[in-house]
Amino acid sequence: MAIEAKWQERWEARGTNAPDLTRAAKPYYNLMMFPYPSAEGLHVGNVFAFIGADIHGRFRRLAGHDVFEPIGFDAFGIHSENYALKVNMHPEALIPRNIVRFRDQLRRIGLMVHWKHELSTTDPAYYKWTQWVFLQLFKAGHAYRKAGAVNWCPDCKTVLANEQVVDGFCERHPETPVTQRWLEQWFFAITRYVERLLDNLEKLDWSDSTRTLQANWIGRSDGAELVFVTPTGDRIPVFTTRPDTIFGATFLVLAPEHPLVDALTAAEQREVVTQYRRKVSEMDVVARRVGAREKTGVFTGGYARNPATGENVPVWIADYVLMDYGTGAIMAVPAHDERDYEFARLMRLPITQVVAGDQPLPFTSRQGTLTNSGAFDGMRCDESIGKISDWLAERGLGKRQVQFRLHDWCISRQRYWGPPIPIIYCDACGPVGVPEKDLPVLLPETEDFRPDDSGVSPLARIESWYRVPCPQCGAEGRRETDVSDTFLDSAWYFLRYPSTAFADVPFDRALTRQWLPVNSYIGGNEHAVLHLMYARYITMVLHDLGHLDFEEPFTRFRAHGMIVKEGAKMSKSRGNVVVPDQYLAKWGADTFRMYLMFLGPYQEGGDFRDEGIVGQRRFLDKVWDVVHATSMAGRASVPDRVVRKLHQTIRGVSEDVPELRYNTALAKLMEYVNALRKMEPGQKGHGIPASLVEPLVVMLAPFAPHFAEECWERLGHQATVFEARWPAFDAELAKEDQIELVVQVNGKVRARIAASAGLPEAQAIALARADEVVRKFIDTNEIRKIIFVQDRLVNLVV
RNA sequence: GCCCGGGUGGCGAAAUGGUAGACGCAGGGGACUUAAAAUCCCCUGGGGGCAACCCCAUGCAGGUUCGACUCCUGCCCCGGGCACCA
Repeated sequence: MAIEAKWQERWEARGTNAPDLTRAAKPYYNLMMFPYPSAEGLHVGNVFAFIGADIHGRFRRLAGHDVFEPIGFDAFGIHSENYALKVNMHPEALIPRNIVRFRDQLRRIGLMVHWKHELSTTDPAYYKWTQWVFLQLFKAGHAYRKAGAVNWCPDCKTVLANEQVVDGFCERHPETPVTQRWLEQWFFAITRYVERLLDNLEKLDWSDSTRTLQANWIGRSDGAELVFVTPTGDRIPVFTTRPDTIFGATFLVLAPEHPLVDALTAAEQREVVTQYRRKVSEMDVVARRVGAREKTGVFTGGYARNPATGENVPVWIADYVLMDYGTGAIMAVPAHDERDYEFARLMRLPITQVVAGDQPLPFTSRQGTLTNSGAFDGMRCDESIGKISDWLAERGLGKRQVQFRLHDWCISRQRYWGPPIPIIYCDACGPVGVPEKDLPVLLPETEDFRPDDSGVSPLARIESWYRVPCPQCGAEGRRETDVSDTFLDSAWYFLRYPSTAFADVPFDRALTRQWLPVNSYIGGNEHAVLHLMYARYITMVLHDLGHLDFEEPFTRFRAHGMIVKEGAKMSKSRGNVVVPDQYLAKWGADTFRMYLMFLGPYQEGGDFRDEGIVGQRRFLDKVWDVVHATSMAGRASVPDRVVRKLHQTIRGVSEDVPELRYNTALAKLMEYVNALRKMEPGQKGHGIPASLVEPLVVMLAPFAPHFAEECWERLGHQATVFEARWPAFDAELAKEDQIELVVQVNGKVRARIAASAGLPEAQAIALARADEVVRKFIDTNEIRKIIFVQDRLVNLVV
């Protein structure tokens, strides 16, 4: 479209979309989730996301804000690296090529991007500060090392990311079960912030769906930690949400990796226990967690005392108990827990019912009273929870406890394509942070970036790179050869955008104070739990370390919906992925933008069908005609009806747009245009007054920015339409003078009577009763009740 | 299994507890045209009736209410998230 190219050039030349951040009087930071620059280019889902966010930004601008709308590229990580491996290219060469394409596409769809603030996470000037973030956490004791399980494909002989494991098998070798290997890795202690991450959720202006996902991910459970003691005096704490059922705990189950297993195992069981533990350790992390599998386990030969009954119960180990949740040990109450029941039946272990009820076992209902529970018999379950916990606590065998599902964040990746973790190991000093003056630790250039069977990063093969002196003592040291998780790159990028020009700080104090936290963040719920959680966490830590004034990065977050194609999810395997380019070429950006926004509610997504696009083109054509029928003189008389419609439209659209109800906003604009076109030919013959058309063009501008600019210019304006102000509505002028009074008899509509607005109750009722059809229904019956709703309806109840 | 969404014409959808189907697509009829495209006008949930009108209809079954797509209870189906989490 010639018009679109013209305005994109003008915006560029005039700096229309590039506000001076330091001079902004009313800053509004409008953020969208930066894309991973894949080789395929933007797909329609990205485009949908960006356009919705862009419309929001453009609306805010018309409402008088100085809007900063930056974009960047999340170009490190496994996706890029795997693709590079597949096509046998170096990511270093591949990524810039993809970025060029993305930039073109982003311009093409007419985003209000401030290109001077573009960033890429792979740029050393960016990842220098990603490493800096790591160092801040390291220095403050938030980063630590421990052995963690990684996925290992025996065929690829390499570490796999979780995304590469499909139902326990390697995605490239579907015959090969993935196993686990234990490696020393870096973790961020996000669990220290778990309460704040959870509690703050309530205060955030975020989509409910996103907050719910985060809350579930954090997974708070209230319960108790109870202690079973072995004959030799070892204490085995277990976490349970059902301390009320303690009297029914007929055995214990420990995770196979539990540290007490050795001490507990009886001589005659040592053989089977050792074998079982080896077997489990070979299973991969993912397969271990896939439910519905038959449970396995072995008896240790050891016993521990149930703190409530005083009886010694057998201690088993089984794969259904996980070391990394709770205490890695459970008390099994087979009568009231399905998993324990299944295991007890399988292993022929005793089952004791302790909640009264005649349902078949197991039943887990908390509605009931206790039985077989000593002094607590007859007490309601919910009531007994606290009592039993306290009773055990008095003897030092229990305490109330809260557990969270959230784990610490493993940030080590045994890969090439990421920022090297800025640590140097020294025999004398241990792990030492790279001094900040030495940042960035550049990712060394190498052709040999394939992962291999060593279990460590390809960087571990570059001796000249990793051999460095210890920054503390000068002795021989060795760099950390793992790179960091891509999610660390994206956990702070919004802090960098305003400050991209600053080489000596990650983010400038004054600019950050002026522009952050982010006013509006729009993105997909697929990032609800990882990216959004990590970004909140990093922000909180940097706040606590004194680098930021705020602890929550995104004041408002809205999750957009998903675009499906003719009812089905888009995927490469289905071959139904919509590539935006062809549509942009055929219809232009404005028509395409409006089509996507008209599909359905933005926060719910929509169903993409080619047939619908033409409707938006027709609408723009109609607007075009209206603009060209506009009289600059403004002498024609205007029917009240049209003025009323204008003000109703302004009111409706002004309510819809900030709430992201773009589909209904567009529908209202269409109705208004239809009304303009229905004006008497005589009135149109004198031209439609500009006062009726200009507000329309302004309201359309967020949706169809190029088109609106062209219309605005043709209406005689020199400046960009985005210098205009969003129209205000006059409530008086928007008022209807005629209404349709609905008359119901027993709640069924029997008549619609034209009446003037403000008709008093008595008159409305008289009118209603006089109606012929209504009379037929009230007939001889006595009217028992009359409901009157002003300017709406009369309901006669007989 | 648990936690979120959602279920309305041929299709995408709209409706502060108050006229169900706005807006758009598709379809039908007509105008303009030598013709087609484009454009414009009219019709378009189902059924009955010459008509005025009437009956039915928002996944299913109940309930609350003068009145329910909207609120409540139970169930069915679709989409998403979590998942031996104790």
